[in-house]
Amino acid sequence: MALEHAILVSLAEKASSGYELARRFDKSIGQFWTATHQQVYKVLARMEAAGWVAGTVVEQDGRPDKKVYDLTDAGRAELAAWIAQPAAPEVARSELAVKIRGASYGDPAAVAAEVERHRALHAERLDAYLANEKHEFPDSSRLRGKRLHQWLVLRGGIALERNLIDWYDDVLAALRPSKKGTKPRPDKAKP
Amino acid sequence: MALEHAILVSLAEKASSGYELARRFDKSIGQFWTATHQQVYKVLARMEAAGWVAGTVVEQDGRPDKKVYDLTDAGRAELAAWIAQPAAPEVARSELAVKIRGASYGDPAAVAAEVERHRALHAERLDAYLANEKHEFPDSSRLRGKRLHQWLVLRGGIALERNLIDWYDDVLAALRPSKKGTKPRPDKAKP
DNA sequence: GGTTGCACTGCAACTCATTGCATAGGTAGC
DNA sequence: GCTACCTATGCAATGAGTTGCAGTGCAACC
Repeated sequence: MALEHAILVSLAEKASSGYELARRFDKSIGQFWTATHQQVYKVLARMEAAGWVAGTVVEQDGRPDKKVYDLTDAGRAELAAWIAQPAAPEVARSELAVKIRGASYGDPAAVAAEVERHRALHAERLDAYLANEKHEFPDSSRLRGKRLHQWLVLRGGIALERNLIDWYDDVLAALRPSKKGTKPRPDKAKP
Repeated sequence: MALEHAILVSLAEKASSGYELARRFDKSIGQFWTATHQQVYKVLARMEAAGWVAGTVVEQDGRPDKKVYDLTDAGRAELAAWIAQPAAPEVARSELAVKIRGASYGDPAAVAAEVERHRALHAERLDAYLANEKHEFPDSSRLRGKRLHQWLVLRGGIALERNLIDWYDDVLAALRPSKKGTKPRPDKAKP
Protein backbone atom coordinates (compact mmCIF):
# COMPACT_ATOMS: atom_id res chain seq x y z
CA MET A 1 0.00 0.00 0.00
CA ALA A 2 2.98 2.31 0.11
CA LEU A 3 5.30 1.82 -2.82
CA GLU A 4 3.44 4.72 -4.39
CA HIS A 5 4.38 6.88 -1.48
CA ALA A 6 7.96 5.75 -1.29
CA ILE A 7 8.21 6.76 -4.92
CA LEU A 8 6.60 10.11 -4.14
CA VAL A 9 9.25 10.77 -1.50
CA SER A 10 11.98 9.76 -3.89
CA LEU A 11 10.62 11.97 -6.66
CA ALA A 12 10.19 14.86 -4.25
CA GLU A 13 13.90 14.64 -3.63
CA LYS A 14 14.73 14.42 -7.30
CA ALA A 15 12.78 14.00 -10.53
CA SER A 16 13.79 10.70 -12.12
CA SER A 17 13.02 8.09 -14.71
CA GLY A 18 11.66 4.68 -13.77
CA TYR A 19 15.02 3.15 -14.33
CA GLU A 20 16.78 5.62 -12.06
CA LEU A 21 14.15 5.10 -9.39
CA ALA A 22 14.60 1.37 -9.52
CA ARG A 23 18.35 1.80 -9.06
CA ARG A 24 17.81 4.23 -6.23
CA PHE A 25 15.65 1.64 -4.53
CA ASP A 26 18.69 -0.60 -4.34
CA LYS A 27 20.38 2.03 -2.22
CA SER A 28 19.09 4.87 -0.09
CA ILE A 29 15.37 4.26 0.15
CA GLY A 30 15.96 0.58 -0.51
CA GLN A 31 17.06 0.14 3.10
CA PHE A 32 13.47 0.21 4.17
CA TRP A 33 11.61 -0.37 0.98
CA THR A 34 12.55 -2.34 -2.09
CA ALA A 35 11.06 -2.68 -5.55
CA THR A 36 11.98 -4.25 -8.83
CA HIS A 37 11.95 -2.18 -11.97
CA GLN A 38 8.79 -3.88 -13.26
CA GLN A 39 6.98 -2.92 -10.10
CA VAL A 40 8.24 0.64 -10.38
CA TYR A 41 7.10 1.03 -13.99
CA LYS A 42 3.70 -0.40 -13.20
CA VAL A 43 3.15 1.87 -10.24
CA LEU A 44 4.48 4.93 -12.09
CA ALA A 45 1.94 4.36 -14.85
CA ARG A 46 -0.84 4.14 -12.28
CA MET A 47 0.42 7.27 -10.56
CA GLU A 48 0.56 9.20 -13.81
CA ALA A 49 -3.01 8.16 -14.57
CA ALA A 50 -4.00 9.42 -11.14
CA GLY A 51 -2.30 12.74 -11.86
CA TRP A 52 0.22 12.51 -9.03
CA VAL A 53 3.20 12.66 -11.34
CA ALA A 54 3.88 13.94 -14.84
CA GLY A 55 6.33 12.28 -17.20
CA THR A 56 8.41 13.97 -19.88
CA VAL A 57 10.37 12.09 -22.49
CA VAL A 58 13.98 13.17 -22.50
CA GLU A 59 16.25 12.38 -25.40
CA GLN A 60 19.72 11.37 -24.46
CA ASP A 61 23.01 11.32 -26.24
CA GLY A 62 24.29 7.83 -26.87
CA ARG A 63 21.58 6.26 -24.73
CA PRO A 64 17.95 5.32 -25.12
CA ASP A 65 15.36 7.98 -24.41
CA LYS A 66 14.05 8.10 -20.90
CA LYS A 67 10.86 9.32 -19.34
CA VAL A 68 11.52 11.59 -16.41
CA TYR A 69 8.77 11.90 -13.84
CA ASP A 70 8.17 14.80 -11.52
CA LEU A 71 5.60 15.51 -8.86
CA THR A 72 2.49 17.48 -9.69
CA ASP A 73 0.72 19.65 -7.14
CA ALA A 74 -1.76 16.82 -6.64
CA GLY A 75 1.17 14.49 -5.97
CA ARG A 76 2.62 16.86 -3.40
CA ALA A 77 -0.77 17.13 -1.71
CA GLU A 78 -1.15 13.36 -1.68
CA LEU A 79 2.30 12.96 -0.17
CA ALA A 80 1.56 15.43 2.60
CA ALA A 81 -1.76 13.75 3.31
CA TRP A 82 -0.16 10.31 3.46
CA ILE A 83 2.55 11.48 5.83
CA ALA A 84 -0.12 12.77 8.19
CA GLN A 85 -1.78 9.37 8.35
CA PRO A 86 -0.80 6.76 10.93
CA ALA A 87 1.79 4.29 9.69
CA ALA A 88 1.27 0.54 9.69
CA PRO A 89 3.32 -1.34 12.29
CA GLU A 90 6.53 -2.93 11.10
CA VAL A 91 6.24 -6.42 9.71
CA ALA A 92 9.39 -8.42 10.26
CA ARG A 93 9.88 -11.26 7.85
CA SER A 94 12.93 -13.41 8.18
CA GLU A 95 13.15 -16.71 6.41
CA LEU A 96 16.45 -17.30 8.14
CA ALA A 97 14.88 -16.90 11.57
CA VAL A 98 12.31 -19.55 10.70
CA LYS A 99 15.13 -21.85 9.65
CA ILE A 100 16.99 -21.22 12.87
CA ARG A 101 13.90 -22.04 14.85
CA GLY A 102 13.45 -25.25 12.89
CA ALA A 103 17.12 -26.19 12.74
CA SER A 104 16.59 -29.45 14.64
CA TYR A 105 14.26 -30.72 11.94
CA GLY A 106 17.00 -30.37 9.37
CA ASP A 107 20.76 -30.02 9.44
CA PRO A 108 21.84 -27.54 12.14
CA ALA A 109 25.33 -27.30 10.65
CA ALA A 110 23.87 -26.23 7.32
CA VAL A 111 21.81 -23.59 9.10
CA ALA A 112 24.94 -22.33 10.83
CA ALA A 113 26.69 -22.04 7.49
CA GLU A 114 23.74 -20.11 6.15
CA VAL A 115 23.82 -17.77 9.14
CA GLU A 116 27.47 -17.13 8.44
CA ARG A 117 26.74 -16.32 4.84
CA HIS A 118 24.09 -13.82 5.85
CA ARG A 119 26.42 -12.35 8.41
CA ALA A 120 28.97 -11.61 5.71
CA LEU A 121 26.29 -10.13 3.52
CA HIS A 122 25.11 -7.75 6.19
CA ALA A 123 28.63 -6.83 7.22
CA GLU A 124 29.17 -5.76 3.64
CA ARG A 125 25.99 -3.74 3.64
CA LEU A 126 26.96 -2.11 6.90
CA ASP A 127 30.29 -1.06 5.43
CA ALA A 128 28.51 0.41 2.44
CA TYR A 129 26.18 2.39 4.69
CA LEU A 130 29.06 3.65 6.81
CA ALA A 131 31.00 4.71 3.74
CA ASN A 132 27.90 6.44 2.49
CA GLU A 133 27.44 8.24 5.77
CA LYS A 134 31.02 9.43 5.80
CA HIS A 135 30.74 10.67 2.25
CA GLU A 136 27.27 12.20 2.34
CA PHE A 137 26.96 13.41 5.90
CA PRO A 138 30.43 14.35 7.14
CA ASP A 139 29.15 16.91 9.60
CA SER A 140 26.03 15.29 10.98
CA SER A 141 25.65 17.56 14.00
CA ARG A 142 24.56 20.49 11.88
CA LEU A 143 22.00 18.81 9.73
CA ARG A 144 18.49 20.16 9.49
CA GLY A 145 15.34 19.53 7.48
CA LYS A 146 15.46 17.15 4.52
CA ARG A 147 19.08 16.22 5.01
CA LEU A 148 18.60 15.53 8.70
CA HIS A 149 15.71 13.21 7.94
CA GLN A 150 17.70 11.34 5.35
CA TRP A 151 20.51 10.93 7.79
CA LEU A 152 18.20 9.67 10.53
CA VAL A 153 16.92 6.92 8.29
CA LEU A 154 20.45 6.01 7.29
CA ARG A 155 21.32 5.81 11.00
CA GLY A 156 18.38 3.46 11.39
CA GLY A 157 19.72 1.24 8.65
CA ILE A 158 23.15 1.22 10.25
CA ALA A 159 21.72 0.31 13.65
CA LEU A 160 19.63 -2.40 12.07
CA GLU A 161 22.60 -4.00 10.33
CA ARG A 162 24.73 -3.87 13.44
CA ASN A 163 21.98 -5.42 15.49
CA LEU A 164 21.53 -8.19 12.96
CA ILE A 165 25.24 -8.94 12.83
CA ASP A 166 25.42 -9.15 16.62
CA TRP A 167 22.50 -11.51 16.68
CA TYR A 168 24.05 -13.70 14.01
CA ASP A 169 27.21 -13.86 16.09
CA ASP A 170 25.21 -14.98 19.11
CA VAL A 171 23.42 -17.60 17.05
CA LEU A 172 26.68 -18.89 15.61
CA ALA A 173 28.28 -19.09 19.05
CA ALA A 174 25.32 -21.14 20.27
CA LEU A 175 24.93 -23.29 17.20
CA ARG A 176 28.52 -24.28 16.72
CA PRO A 177 29.41 -27.27 18.90
CA SER A 178 31.48 -25.19 21.29
CA LYS A 179 34.31 -26.86 23.16
CA LYS A 180 34.60 -26.16 26.83
CA GLY A 181 36.61 -23.06 27.63
CA THR A 182 35.82 -21.41 24.35
CA LYS A 183 35.00 -17.78 24.73
CA PRO A 184 31.38 -16.99 24.05
CA ARG A 185 32.17 -14.36 21.51
CA PRO A 186 35.23 -12.31 20.61
CA ASP A 187 34.95 -8.59 20.83
CA LYS A 188 32.98 -6.69 18.29
CA ALA A 189 35.14 -3.72 17.50
CA LYS A 190 33.38 -1.48 15.05
CA PRO A 191 33.57 2.29 15.14
CA MET B 1 7.41 -18.45 -0.64
CA ALA B 2 7.79 -19.63 2.91
CA LEU B 3 4.57 -19.44 4.85
CA GLU B 4 4.24 -23.12 4.05
CA HIS B 5 7.52 -23.78 5.73
CA ALA B 6 6.87 -21.60 8.72
CA ILE B 7 3.73 -23.66 9.22
CA LEU B 8 5.71 -26.87 8.85
CA VAL B 9 8.05 -25.74 11.63
CA SER B 10 5.12 -24.79 13.80
CA LEU B 11 3.38 -28.10 13.22
CA ALA B 12 6.59 -30.01 13.84
CA GLU B 13 6.61 -28.45 17.28
CA LYS B 14 2.97 -29.23 17.91
CA ALA B 15 0.07 -30.59 15.85
CA SER B 16 -2.58 -27.87 15.65
CA SER B 17 -5.71 -26.64 13.96
CA GLY B 18 -5.71 -23.73 11.56
CA TYR B 19 -7.18 -21.51 14.19
CA GLU B 20 -4.52 -22.39 16.73
CA LEU B 21 -1.80 -21.85 14.14
CA ALA B 22 -3.15 -18.43 13.30
CA ARG B 23 -3.11 -17.49 16.98
CA ARG B 24 0.37 -18.88 17.35
CA PHE B 25 1.49 -16.67 14.50
CA ASP B 26 0.55 -13.67 16.59
CA LYS B 27 3.09 -14.75 19.13
CA SER B 28 6.16 -16.96 18.93
CA ILE B 29 6.72 -17.50 15.22
CA GLY B 30 4.90 -14.27 14.51
CA GLN B 31 7.99 -12.31 15.50
CA PHE B 32 9.53 -13.13 12.18
CA TRP B 33 6.60 -14.27 10.15
CA THR B 34 2.98 -13.24 10.27
CA ALA B 35 -0.18 -14.57 8.69
CA THR B 36 -3.89 -14.02 8.96
CA HIS B 37 -6.21 -16.95 9.53
CA GLN B 38 -7.50 -16.86 5.96
CA GLN B 39 -4.00 -17.17 4.67
CA VAL B 40 -3.31 -20.05 7.04
CA TYR B 41 -6.43 -21.97 6.03
CA LYS B 42 -5.70 -21.52 2.39
CA VAL B 43 -2.12 -22.68 2.68
CA LEU B 44 -3.07 -25.60 4.93
CA ALA B 45 -5.51 -26.82 2.28
CA ARG B 46 -2.79 -26.63 -0.33
CA MET B 47 -0.36 -28.44 1.92
CA GLU B 48 -2.83 -31.20 2.62
CA ALA B 49 -3.40 -31.63 -1.09
CA ALA B 50 0.36 -31.90 -1.52
CA GLY B 51 0.50 -34.57 1.17
CA TRP B 52 2.73 -32.62 3.55
CA VAL B 53 0.20 -32.60 6.35
CA ALA B 54 -2.78 -34.73 7.36
CA GLY B 55 -5.85 -33.31 9.06
CA THR B 56 -8.13 -35.06 11.52
CA VAL B 57 -11.44 -33.66 12.67
CA VAL B 58 -11.61 -33.51 16.44
CA GLU B 59 -14.92 -33.06 18.22
CA GLN B 60 -14.86 -30.76 21.17
CA ASP B 61 -17.02 -30.26 24.16
CA GLY B 62 -18.90 -26.99 24.10
CA ARG B 63 -16.98 -25.73 21.10
CA PRO B 64 -17.07 -26.15 17.36
CA ASP B 65 -15.23 -29.10 15.88
CA LYS B 66 -11.73 -28.43 14.79
CA LYS B 67 -9.43 -29.98 12.25
CA VAL B 68 -6.04 -30.80 13.72
CA TYR B 69 -3.16 -31.06 11.29
CA ASP B 70 0.01 -33.04 11.75
CA LEU B 71 3.10 -33.56 9.63
CA THR B 72 3.33 -36.54 7.34
CA ASP B 73 6.64 -38.18 6.47
CA ALA B 74 6.57 -36.27 3.20
CA GLY B 75 6.09 -33.07 5.17
CA ARG B 76 9.04 -33.85 7.40
CA ALA B 77 11.17 -34.57 4.34
CA GLU B 78 10.08 -31.33 2.73
CA LEU B 79 10.91 -29.40 5.86
CA ALA B 80 14.40 -30.89 6.09
CA ALA B 81 15.00 -30.19 2.40
CA TRP B 82 13.85 -26.60 2.75
CA ILE B 83 16.07 -25.98 5.75
CA ALA B 84 19.07 -27.16 3.76
CA GLN B 85 18.39 -24.58 1.05
CA PRO B 86 19.89 -21.09 1.15
CA ALA B 87 17.61 -18.52 2.72
CA ALA B 88 16.53 -15.35 0.96
CA PRO B 89 18.12 -12.17 2.32
CA GLU B 90 16.07 -10.15 4.77
CA VAL B 91 13.76 -7.58 3.29
CA ALA B 92 13.19 -4.67 5.61
CA ARG B 93 9.97 -2.81 5.02
CA SER B 94 9.17 0.14 7.16
CA GLU B 95 6.46 2.55 6.20
CA LEU B 96 7.42 4.69 9.16
CA ALA B 97 11.00 5.00 7.92
CA VAL B 98 9.71 6.27 4.59
CA LYS B 99 7.62 8.83 6.43
CA ILE B 100 10.58 9.94 8.49
CA ARG B 101 12.61 10.39 5.35
CA GLY B 102 9.85 12.43 3.79
CA ALA B 103 8.90 14.35 6.93
CA SER B 104 9.77 17.73 5.38
CA TYR B 105 7.15 17.21 2.68
CA GLY B 106 4.46 16.89 5.31
CA ASP B 107 4.11 17.78 8.95
CA PRO B 108 7.26 16.82 10.88
CA ALA B 109 5.45 17.18 14.21
CA ALA B 110 2.85 14.63 13.10
CA VAL B 111 5.63 12.27 12.10
CA ALA B 112 7.23 12.70 15.52
CA ALA B 113 3.92 11.86 17.18
CA GLU B 114 3.67 8.77 15.01
CA VAL B 115 7.19 7.72 15.97
CA GLU B 116 6.21 8.05 19.59
CA ARG B 117 3.17 5.87 19.07
CA HIS B 118 5.29 3.18 17.45
CA ARG B 119 7.80 3.46 20.23
CA ALA B 120 5.11 2.68 22.79
CA LEU B 121 3.89 -0.21 20.69
CA HIS B 122 7.31 -1.79 20.47
CA ALA B 123 8.05 -1.16 24.12
CA GLU B 124 4.94 -3.16 24.89
CA ARG B 125 6.01 -5.93 22.58
CA LEU B 126 9.45 -5.98 24.14
CA ASP B 127 7.90 -6.40 27.57
CA ALA B 128 5.81 -9.28 26.31
CA TYR B 129 8.89 -10.98 24.86
CA LEU B 130 10.85 -10.50 28.06
CA ALA B 131 8.02 -11.89 30.15
CA ASN B 132 7.80 -14.81 27.77
CA GLU B 133 11.52 -15.43 28.07
CA LYS B 134 11.40 -15.37 31.83
CA HIS B 135 8.49 -17.77 31.86
CA GLU B 136 9.54 -20.16 29.12
CA PHE B 137 13.32 -20.13 29.38
CA PRO B 138 14.25 -19.48 32.99
CA ASP B 139 17.55 -21.32 32.72
CA SER B 140 18.79 -20.37 29.29
CA SER B 141 22.39 -21.47 29.80
CA ARG B 142 21.46 -25.14 29.69
CA LEU B 143 19.30 -25.14 26.63
CA ARG B 144 19.99 -27.51 23.79
CA GLY B 145 18.35 -28.62 20.56
CA LYS B 146 14.82 -27.47 19.78
CA ARG B 147 14.48 -25.35 22.89
CA LEU B 148 17.81 -23.65 22.31
CA HIS B 149 16.78 -22.73 18.78
CA GLN B 150 13.47 -21.34 19.94
CA TRP B 151 15.25 -19.27 22.52
CA LEU B 152 17.77 -17.94 20.00
CA VAL B 153 14.98 -16.65 17.81
CA LEU B 154 13.26 -15.08 20.79
CA ARG B 155 16.54 -13.38 21.64
CA GLY B 156 16.63 -12.07 18.09
CA GLY B 157 13.18 -10.62 18.53
CA ILE B 158 14.17 -9.00 21.79
CA ALA B 159 17.29 -7.47 20.25
CA LEU B 160 15.27 -6.22 17.32
CA GLU B 161 12.71 -4.50 19.52
CA ARG B 162 15.38 -2.91 21.66
CA ASN B 163 17.22 -1.67 18.62
CA LEU B 164 14.05 -0.21 17.18
CA ILE B 165 13.17 1.57 20.41
CA ASP B 166 16.63 3.08 20.63
CA TRP B 167 16.39 4.29 17.08
CA TYR B 168 12.98 5.82 17.71
CA ASP B 169 14.42 7.66 20.69
CA ASP B 170 17.21 9.06 18.54
CA VAL B 171 14.75 10.13 15.90
CA LEU B 172 12.53 11.81 18.47
CA ALA B 173 15.46 13.65 19.99
CA ALA B 174 16.41 14.95 16.57
CA LEU B 175 12.90 15.70 15.37
CA ARG B 176 11.67 17.58 18.39
CA PRO B 177 12.78 21.19 18.20
CA SER B 178 15.22 20.86 21.06
CA LYS B 179 16.33 24.00 22.86
CA LYS B 180 19.96 24.40 23.65
CA GLY B 181 20.97 22.74 26.88
CA THR B 182 18.17 20.20 26.66
CA LYS B 183 19.24 16.67 27.30
CA PRO B 184 19.26 14.48 24.20
CA ARG B 185 16.34 12.33 25.36
CA PRO B 186 13.93 14.16 27.62
CA ASP B 187 10.72 12.53 28.71
CA LYS B 188 7.61 13.40 26.88
CA ALA B 189 6.22 16.71 28.03
CA LYS B 190 4.92 18.04 24.77
CA PRO B 191 1.36 18.50 23.57
C1' DG C 1 31.96 -9.86 -36.80
C1' DG C 2 30.17 -11.62 -32.77
C1' DT C 3 29.40 -11.60 -27.96
C1' DT C 4 28.73 -9.45 -23.80
C1' DG C 5 26.93 -5.95 -21.00
C1' DC C 6 24.50 -1.78 -19.73
C1' DA C 7 20.61 1.63 -20.10
C1' DC C 8 15.82 1.83 -20.85
C1' DT C 9 10.91 0.48 -21.13
C1' DG C 10 7.28 -2.52 -20.73
C1' DC C 11 3.67 -6.82 -20.99
C1' DA C 12 1.85 -11.24 -19.19
C1' DA C 13 1.26 -14.67 -15.97
C1' DC C 14 1.59 -15.91 -11.65
C1' DT C 15 1.95 -16.16 -6.54
C1' DC C 16 1.37 -14.07 -2.19
C1' DA C 17 -1.34 -11.57 0.97
C1' DT C 18 -5.19 -8.63 2.58
C1' DT C 19 -10.04 -7.28 3.15
C1' DG C 20 -14.61 -8.26 3.50
C1' DC C 21 -18.10 -11.36 4.07
C1' DA C 22 -20.62 -15.77 5.49
C1' DT C 23 -21.73 -19.35 8.68
C1' DA C 24 -22.43 -21.68 12.99
C1' DG C 25 -22.45 -23.05 17.74
C1' DG C 26 -21.17 -21.64 22.64
C1' DT C 27 -20.59 -18.50 26.65
C1' DA C 28 -21.83 -14.70 29.33
C1' DG C 29 -24.00 -10.44 30.75
C1' DC C 30 -28.18 -7.69 31.29
C1' DG D 1 -34.81 -12.79 24.87
C1' DC D 2 -31.13 -9.67 23.15
C1' DT D 3 -26.55 -8.43 22.43
C1' DA D 4 -21.88 -9.15 22.25
C1' DC D 5 -17.93 -11.70 21.98
C1' DC D 6 -15.10 -16.10 21.29
C1' DT D 7 -13.95 -20.44 18.80
C1' DA D 8 -13.80 -22.35 14.34
C1' DT D 9 -13.73 -22.68 9.20
C1' DG D 10 -13.92 -21.00 4.83
C1' DC D 11 -15.06 -18.32 0.01
C1' DA D 12 -14.59 -14.30 -3.16
C1' DA D 13 -12.54 -10.28 -4.75
C1' DT D 14 -8.85 -7.41 -4.91
C1' DG D 15 -4.36 -5.64 -4.46
C1' DA D 16 0.71 -6.08 -4.02
C1' DG D 17 4.75 -8.09 -5.64
C1' DT D 18 7.66 -11.52 -8.31
C1' DT D 19 9.32 -14.05 -12.32
C1' DG D 20 9.91 -14.50 -16.97
C1' DC D 21 10.07 -12.70 -21.30
C1' DA D 22 10.72 -9.19 -25.07
C1' DG D 23 12.60 -5.48 -27.43
C1' DT D 24 15.80 -1.27 -28.70
C1' DG D 25 20.12 0.98 -28.91
C1' DC D 26 24.89 1.88 -27.89
C1' DA D 27 29.69 0.76 -26.27
C1' DA D 28 33.49 -2.15 -25.44
C1' DC D 29 36.04 -6.22 -25.76
C1' DC D 30 38.36 -9.84 -28.37
